[in-house]
Amino acid sequence: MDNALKVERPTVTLRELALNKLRDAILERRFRPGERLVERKLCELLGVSRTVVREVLRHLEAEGLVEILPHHGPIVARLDLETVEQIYEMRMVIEVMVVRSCAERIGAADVDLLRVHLDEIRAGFAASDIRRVMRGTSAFYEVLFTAAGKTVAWDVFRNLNARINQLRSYTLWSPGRNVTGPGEMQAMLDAIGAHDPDAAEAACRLHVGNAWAIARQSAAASE
Amino acid sequence: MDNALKVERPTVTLRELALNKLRDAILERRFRPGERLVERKLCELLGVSRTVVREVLRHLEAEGLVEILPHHGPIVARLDLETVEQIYEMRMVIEVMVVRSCAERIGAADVDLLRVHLDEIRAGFAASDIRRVMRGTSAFYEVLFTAAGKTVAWDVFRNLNARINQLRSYTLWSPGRNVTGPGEMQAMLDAIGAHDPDAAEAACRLHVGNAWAIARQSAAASE
DNA sequence: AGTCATATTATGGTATACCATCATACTGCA
DNA sequence: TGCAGTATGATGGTATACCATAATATGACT
Repeated sequence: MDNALKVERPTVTLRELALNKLRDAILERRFRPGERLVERKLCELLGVSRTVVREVLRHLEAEGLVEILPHHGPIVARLDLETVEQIYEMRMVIEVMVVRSCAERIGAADVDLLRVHLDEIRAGFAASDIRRVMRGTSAFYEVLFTAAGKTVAWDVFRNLNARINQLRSYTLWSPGRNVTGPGEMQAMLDAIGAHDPDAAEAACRLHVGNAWAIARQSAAASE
Repeated sequence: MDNALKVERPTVTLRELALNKLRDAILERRFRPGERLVERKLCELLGVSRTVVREVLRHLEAEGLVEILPHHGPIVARLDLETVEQIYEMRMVIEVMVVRSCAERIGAADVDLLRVHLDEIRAGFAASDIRRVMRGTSAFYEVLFTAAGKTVAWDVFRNLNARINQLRSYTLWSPGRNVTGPGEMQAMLDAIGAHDPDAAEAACRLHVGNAWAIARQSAAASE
């Protein structure tokens, strides 16, 4: 018998809700790198017990968004220039692999979906709405990875991106990026839609390289 | 003032000790994929409270070694063929990047260190001591990544490797691998030592490709 | 005003209690 | 003998208590 009759259960625990909330708060820079995450204050903020908070902190620690300093408790993970370089380098090799595979195997429906998300990114820039731009960008990349069949790479990619998220708002708002960013993504999309892995790789290298250069500048400025 | 006079403090918590123990137990296949990890039984096994156990499970969940099934509690993460394929693919692109960089910049001291670890791997094979082989292999790769300056990639690599660890014992003990394995690693080491990135990449592709083929076979056999 | 000793508060580490829900065992009846 | 209802045990989710240690505040003395 198929699943049509199966009773669905709510599965969301307080821990899952709190994890999503705290992760989003970190990614939205409501907590700054190096800032202490005091357990009892997080309990007040999130309205849950210390057990839930501690379990959430363990999860974020394993994700690399939180650092535990012995005898000092947790802090929001910091970024140094060297780590930024390495993360963009990883992003480059992963993203190149994915766009090549995508160009080789993507279906027309996913190409259309990519266009939809790219339009949403442009609309976000037009409205100066950074959250809309970031949501559109995440959705665009999720389609890329899923269409390429690379769910493991997507997990690694998201985790790395979360760690450099605080720089991404700089790369997004640097002068002219509202045009060059979507332009570069359009070039990637066109190459993918044309099933041209070499062109997709070239467009990807340009796009990630430019984002990397901007991030390098802003990381150096804030260190 | 330098750190010479600084008083060092013990920083290991019960949680850290328990995390290492449970992770090792999973990697050593004392718990099989799909096996339930019952909290109260882990308390007895590890000799700690449920708080510690739950925090450790959260960490391993974020690392991908444990899956939480709603209303069923945690189980050791399972592996399917598709995930194995993707992990080896990721390993290929990461390892290629690292050996190239290593060939470009490695110092003589680290080349010597790689030789030491490769000798240890050979000795492990000679003694039919799989743990010695795996410790030697981990040490070899840690030197590779560290010499290349790729600590972020090392974290990602170790995490992915942990997930396919259960297959690695198959790849290590397949017929003839005791000779071909170290032989392929020797070829990588020679190319790195000669500062030849192209040769290092070729040797790396051969090595990872062979390990991948064996893992594919054993994953298929156990599904 | 500065320093030092002491008191107090804040904090992370760890254990345990309680509860709701699910799984399993048992009993009674047809 | 099989099935249904009930009881019991197992389990994960969550809260709170307690403790040791570190950080901060305070007061006394010079």
